[in-house]
Amino acid sequence: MKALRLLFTNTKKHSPAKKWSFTPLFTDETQFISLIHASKTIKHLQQIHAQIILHQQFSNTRIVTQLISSSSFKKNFLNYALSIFRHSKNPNLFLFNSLIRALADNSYYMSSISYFLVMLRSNIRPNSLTFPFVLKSTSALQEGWLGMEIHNEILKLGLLHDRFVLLHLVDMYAKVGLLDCASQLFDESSQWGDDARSTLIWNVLINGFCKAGNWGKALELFEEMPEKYGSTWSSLIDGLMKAGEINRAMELWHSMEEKDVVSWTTMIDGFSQNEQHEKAISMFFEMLEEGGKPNDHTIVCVLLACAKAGALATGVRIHDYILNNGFTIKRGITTALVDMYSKCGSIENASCVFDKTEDKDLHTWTVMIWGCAINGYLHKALEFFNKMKSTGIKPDGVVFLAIITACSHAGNVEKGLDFFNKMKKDYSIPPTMKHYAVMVDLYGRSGRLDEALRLIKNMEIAPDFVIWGALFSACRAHKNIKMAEYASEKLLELEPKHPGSYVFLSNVYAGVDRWQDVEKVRSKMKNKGVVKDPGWSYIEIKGKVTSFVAGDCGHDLSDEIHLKLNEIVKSAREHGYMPETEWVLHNIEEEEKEDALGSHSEKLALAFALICSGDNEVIRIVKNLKICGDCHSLMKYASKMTGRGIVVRDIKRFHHFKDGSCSCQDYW
DNA sequence: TTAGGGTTAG
Repeated sequence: MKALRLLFTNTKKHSPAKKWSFTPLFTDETQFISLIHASKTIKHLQQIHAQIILHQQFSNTRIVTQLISSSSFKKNFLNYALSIFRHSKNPNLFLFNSLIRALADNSYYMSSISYFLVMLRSNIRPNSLTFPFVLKSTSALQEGWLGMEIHNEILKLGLLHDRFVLLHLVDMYAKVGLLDCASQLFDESSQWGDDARSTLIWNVLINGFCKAGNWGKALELFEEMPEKYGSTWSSLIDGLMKAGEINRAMELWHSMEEKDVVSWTTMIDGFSQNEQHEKAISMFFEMLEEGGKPNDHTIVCVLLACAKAGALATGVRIHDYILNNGFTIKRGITTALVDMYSKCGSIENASCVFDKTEDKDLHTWTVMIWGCAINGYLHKALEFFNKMKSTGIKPDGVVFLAIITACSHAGNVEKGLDFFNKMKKDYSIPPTMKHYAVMVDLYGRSGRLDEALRLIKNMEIAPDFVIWGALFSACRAHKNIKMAEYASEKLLELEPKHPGSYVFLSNVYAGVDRWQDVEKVRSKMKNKGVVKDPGWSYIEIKGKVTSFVAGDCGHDLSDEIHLKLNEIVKSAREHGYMPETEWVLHNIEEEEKEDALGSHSEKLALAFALICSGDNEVIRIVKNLKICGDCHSLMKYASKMTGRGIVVRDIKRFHHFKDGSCSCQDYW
């Protein structure tokens, strides 16, 4: 550092014209190398580079290798490193190795392979230090054939017995999904003795099997493994969780003697990924009780679980925890906090955290704009979008998706269309399936069905299930049976096993009282063994999250809940509420239809909240499907009758009910 | 001989 400062002060004293004429400061090779290691910016490197040239040390490959290697740590150094490499007359093994590593470490996988090929062509013999990085690039590129070619090279050079090379080769095969090759190599190497085989080789193979979904084989290997690393446990738990094998994951977790942060985080995240958010949250607090120290990642995962479950009080508690426990609030955590607050319907807190964040990046802006979009604040979303642009951050496809969604929720077709076109023309961002889905939704909900269909027919990519589903919902809402039938044909064509396809179709028939057709669809569904996704709702009372499924009778307070619900419905009726039975599928008597509606999970959650929560508390419900028209109507009455704020987040957006009306203005 | 390992993931 001292030397670096000296170099700077020296440079500053000179005018640019004289810059190149100052007297040499360093002549020693080790001095140069330590200078390079201490450099922090590209400017430092350039100045050292100048000194190197000045001292005619440019053919010293020790120095130049260090110069190139230093670019491994910073992306914008890479072009500089490349230019240094290109100017060296006779690059040797070390230069190639350092460049290939720098490229691989910075995700320039293709280039690192290209330079490996240049190396071969220049008759420079790669060594065992070349291959780990070449293999790393190969697996990242997911090119198995290339991996095999490289395997061949390794054999030719007799480098297979190097423990690093072998490890990376097995890792590469596992990562590109060639698990047979990986296993074969692994088995073969067992005869070479412990020196040739790193103990980590078990890990990479187990990870490979986990990722391929073959957790049976992974468990088998794990049993055989002589020395089990904490990380192996975590990888396996993660693999099991991803495969939905929650009980097995739990079993493994309990048999772990020392639970580290990674394994706790894996469990929290695993529960959350399996939609068991309340379990994820309780796992986090269990971790604290047992003296575990969460890291940033743990916090992000548990905040995500809070966001998904709409657990605002718990989210606030975790926010307090990080403020009081010496966490430096970095961008990852801020983004998770903004996301949590906005997904819990508290846009004020979200913008409060957001405003305090100094180093906002594209992600931070995106979650904020999404928050405004789902909460129905188009004006705010537009404001944030413009502010973001003014700070010089270039919007990407995701931000555009958020802003178009905001337009869609506000029913502002023209603005949404304007953003959609701008994205394509001004930013050259090609629309993805999601953009089209929002656009179809935007047109469809405002009743411009023909335009929606035209958009679908002119799409540059083949429309998928979601696109037709969006059109379908619009047709249903606007009672265009003909187009709905057309859309549902497409849906069934695309995913004959998807319950949604059938539900869609029976919905449209139910909407126009064609009960025979409804019955036909339902029996077809039964015959094909298609099971409808149950609707569920989450509610957080006094920091504890409870979930309800439709028709739920399993709760301790079940009787009271149903009584309370009857009471609400009864008095709502007195205020003019009419159950909107067109939302029920079955061809049953009116009274029974009301029963079917009555057991929707969001209604049960509402009744539960009215029994258990404090009189002035806002009731916050999270629902996994779109809220039905009847529940929406009852919520409005309930908010007026009880004087309570009710917030329902459904799969699409927020509904803030107050005094008998909803923030979505009945447009959703 | 200047240099090499797998690992939770928004």
